[in-house]
Amino acid sequence: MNYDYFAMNNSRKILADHKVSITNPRILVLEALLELKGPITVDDLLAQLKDKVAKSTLYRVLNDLKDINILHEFSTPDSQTVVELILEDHSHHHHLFCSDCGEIIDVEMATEFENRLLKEIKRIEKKFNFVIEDHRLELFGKCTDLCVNCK
Amino acid sequence: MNYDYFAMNNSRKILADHKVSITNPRILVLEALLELKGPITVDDLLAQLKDKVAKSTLYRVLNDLKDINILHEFSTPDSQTVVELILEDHSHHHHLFCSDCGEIIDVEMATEFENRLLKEIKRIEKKFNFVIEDHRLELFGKCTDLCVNCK
DNA sequence: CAATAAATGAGATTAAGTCTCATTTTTCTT
DNA sequence: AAGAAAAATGAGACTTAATCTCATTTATTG
Repeated sequence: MNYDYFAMNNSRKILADHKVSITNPRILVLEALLELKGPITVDDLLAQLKDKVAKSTLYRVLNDLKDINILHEFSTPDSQTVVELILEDHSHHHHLFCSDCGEIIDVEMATEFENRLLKEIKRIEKKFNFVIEDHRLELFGKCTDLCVNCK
Repeated sequence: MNYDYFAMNNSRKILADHKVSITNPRILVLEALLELKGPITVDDLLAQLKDKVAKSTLYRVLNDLKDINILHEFSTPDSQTVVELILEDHSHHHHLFCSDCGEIIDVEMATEFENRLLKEIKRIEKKFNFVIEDHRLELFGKCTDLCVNCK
């Protein structure tokens, strides 16, 4: 259970490793997400898999993937649901949203910054008597005319 | 336009200052949010204002408040919509979510941390050719048995 | 390969949020 | 302060993302 899934592109293996049954819809959804290598709105995914996977099945498969902890779900500033695979070789990252083109970009912050954040989180944990298990940082803005990410 | 709105609790003044007409539903919604001094789910707000403001009106008023930039909207990890007033005397903060009790707590990060974050954001802006206008940090965890925030 | 268990598809259902439109309230003008 | 014009409201119809139902199909297991 420590392969470069994105590279080997083996959705069957992923399913087997997580001990869930290997079905066609699951393979199709995984393959789509693996090829993307990044976030996609559920709507776009739905459109892409139209005629291949039923709507109800797509939502079910996405929930299955969440259950085995290989799928992250979050929302765009305008409340569109977005999903993204999180596999072993996929490192901790955050998201950058373009309010012009709607693009969602994976962003890795400097290690030093993440360390500083963890330190700050420890302070918050003490202050509020919390155990903080996860954090999420979202950046909102616009890509400029020259932006390579924009189509 | 620089009053301690939370203290003076004057919803009429807020509306006037933002040049929108002063109506009963708007006053009721503002008063509820002012008294809260923090985030609330739209569902809870709806329940609280039941029999006072129509559902359609509540959503419209919330949109109005967003339009004049005194209301923030975001989602809980389980996709509930949350709103929170942001007035002049309300400083930059982030949110801490308890997955046990559902509480949402306003959290101010250390100034030094925010500065480090801004520096990191500048780096990201250059790297992705973006203009980043806003950021949001969310912390997820559980309050412990002793947590004062939990009922 | 048969028996059992699990997953799927199609469409019904739910619920958050928006829209419509007749009525009411607010604002504007004088 | 009153009447005209503009804006907002309430009630419920409507939309849409997501879930649920259940008969059928597909996987798994021995």
